[in-house]
Amino acid sequence: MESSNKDQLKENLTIHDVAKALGVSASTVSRAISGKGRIGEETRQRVLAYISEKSFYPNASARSLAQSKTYNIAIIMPEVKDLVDMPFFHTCMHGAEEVAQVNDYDLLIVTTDGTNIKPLERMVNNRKVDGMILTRLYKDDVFVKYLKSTEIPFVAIGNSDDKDLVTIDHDNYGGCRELVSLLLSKGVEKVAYLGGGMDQTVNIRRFAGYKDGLENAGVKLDNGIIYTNLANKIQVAKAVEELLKTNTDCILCQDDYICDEVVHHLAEKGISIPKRMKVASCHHSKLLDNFPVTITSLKFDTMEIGRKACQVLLSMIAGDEVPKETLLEYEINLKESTKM
Amino acid sequence: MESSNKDQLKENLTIHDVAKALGVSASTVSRAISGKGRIGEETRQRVLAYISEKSFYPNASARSLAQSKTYNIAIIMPEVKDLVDMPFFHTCMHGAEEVAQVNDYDLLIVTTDGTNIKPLERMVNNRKVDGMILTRLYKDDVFVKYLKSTEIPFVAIGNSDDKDLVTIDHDNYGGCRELVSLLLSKGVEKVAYLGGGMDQTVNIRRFAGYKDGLENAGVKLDNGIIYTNLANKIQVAKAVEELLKTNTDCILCQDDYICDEVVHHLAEKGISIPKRMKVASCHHSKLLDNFPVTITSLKFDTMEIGRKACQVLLSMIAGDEVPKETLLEYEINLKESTKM
DNA sequence: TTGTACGCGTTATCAT
DNA sequence: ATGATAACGCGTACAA
Repeated sequence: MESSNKDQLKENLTIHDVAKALGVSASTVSRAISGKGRIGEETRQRVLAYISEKSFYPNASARSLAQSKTYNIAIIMPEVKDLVDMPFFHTCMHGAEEVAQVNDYDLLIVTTDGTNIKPLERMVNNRKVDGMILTRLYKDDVFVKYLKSTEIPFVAIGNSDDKDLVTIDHDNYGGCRELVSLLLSKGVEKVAYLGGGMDQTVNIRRFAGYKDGLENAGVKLDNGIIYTNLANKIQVAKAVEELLKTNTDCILCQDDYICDEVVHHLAEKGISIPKRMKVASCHHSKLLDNFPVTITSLKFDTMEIGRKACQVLLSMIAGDEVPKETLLEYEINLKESTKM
Repeated sequence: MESSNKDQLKENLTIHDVAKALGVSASTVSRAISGKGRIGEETRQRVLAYISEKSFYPNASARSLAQSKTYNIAIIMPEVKDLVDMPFFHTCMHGAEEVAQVNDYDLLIVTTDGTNIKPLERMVNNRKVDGMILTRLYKDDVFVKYLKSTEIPFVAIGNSDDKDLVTIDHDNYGGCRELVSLLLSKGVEKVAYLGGGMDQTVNIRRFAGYKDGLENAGVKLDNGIIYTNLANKIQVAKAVEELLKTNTDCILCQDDYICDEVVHHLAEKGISIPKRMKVASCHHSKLLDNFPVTITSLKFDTMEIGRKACQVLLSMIAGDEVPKETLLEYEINLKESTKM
């Protein structure tokens, strides 16, 4: 009674206000909300009904302080240069967020180039997050190195030789290997490989799949038709040009970006796909949908990788044991571009 | 001395630890860090030196609780369906994050369709953020309606008739108007308009610019060559088909997505750009770079819009007065596709 | 200029 | 099953 007008004026209720109004103690209210500790079913319902009616919501900062838990996770995104990489990272992010939301976690985003760890340090030092997702792995990754020096749980999307890293990835190796095997078994003779920067582990894995796919079929590697570290469209075009002088009858592209250029360049030269040259891509995105000819490719569920990464991270935060490596399914879509 | 080993064991220092080690009080340390309140320059330096050496960082949750401030802002992103919208929102996000980082704020991401306000409610109710950025405005926007009912500061990217909304936008209206004027002054006769959903204010503004651009030049509106609410590629193709039967000599596309389809369709039909038909787009992204013919378009600095949105929001959070409407510059790029 | 003491809103420990 | 009470770590009036 004596404090009723005070309660009216406050715009944000606290558990103490709730407790007073209900004639119980603050701890009882806390227990009713959290579900932890013993509490009578009747009082529990009474509290729940009241806070629902009055729209009471616990203050996240206070909870955070008391529990040493932020209910935030960070996702580290690369600075995306080209249109082709963007969908992957953005969709990953979306998937991670979906899982975070369901678990009452929020997703905090950090964009950095591959070298600057300052933003991470700030987050860790200030304890703004409970864990982190790395969306890209680099060789001698400075983020990994830093995060390992801290106690904070983290997962990385991608593949690594470092066996005590928790990673989530599509099975790029297995996918590429099976794709190459399939192409060869269908009668393709010479499969060339066009790839970008070998500083990214995903590219290393794809190339390894290509190599072992050939090997499995008893085909010898021909370094003359293998191009890696292609950095731009001009280099890709030049590589295609050179391949056309060989007996190559199929080009395996490391990703959509390269595939895009290959298809455009062949079209410009009036070279028929698949008659004169077959084309396949190790990654499928909507980019490939715009071509006159449908492209054989590996298809991965990008959103799923984000979801999985978040799930695994939340398990780690909860203190559960998690597998070091999670490999997600791939799908091989055989299309016109490799028709024999 | 008596507490030295306790200090060693703790992995996270507090201002009390720092205070004790330096023989000062906790409030002095607090003042040294925040810069608020009077403090001797010498002690200030002594504290700063110590915390730098010992790598002390204030606990964000505790600070948040004490100040009723989270140092977080949220950015509300739409569920992006197609490749064409993604760069805009992603780049906006990146711009916002850049400014946030510099101001020691973190960016929290929320993806929703245009209807579900649950994720926003949770954030606001739990006081996890100090403000919000809406990246898209809808007609009868439920987010706007909800946020207005709260006390939380927010800005919206886009344009609205609601004059007490704080908005940031490119000058879509002015840009389109000038583009149309320019085309007409160059000798184009009939400018058709191909647009998508008129439930988005950006589309409404662009169309208004088109209309007034014609009007300014004394050209009468011809509803027969205006298509809005085109929902997919098939509808765009059909519209182009119909336009080819009229005396239209220029197609103004509301965005890249539509422009993409228009260019492809004209190419398929073997119709020359710009000889038989000129084409321009109200928005430029890298998508347009892939065409054999360069496209006349409006160019906006997308990252800048994200930056600006964040700047304005931070000003609001700081309690400063901000302009209700911020319009960002556009650039008209005249290219081959409209050459006379 | 500096220190004291209390508040921020919750959770957790220990009684009862 | 429930209630006091003490943390959690920082900011800040107020006092000195």
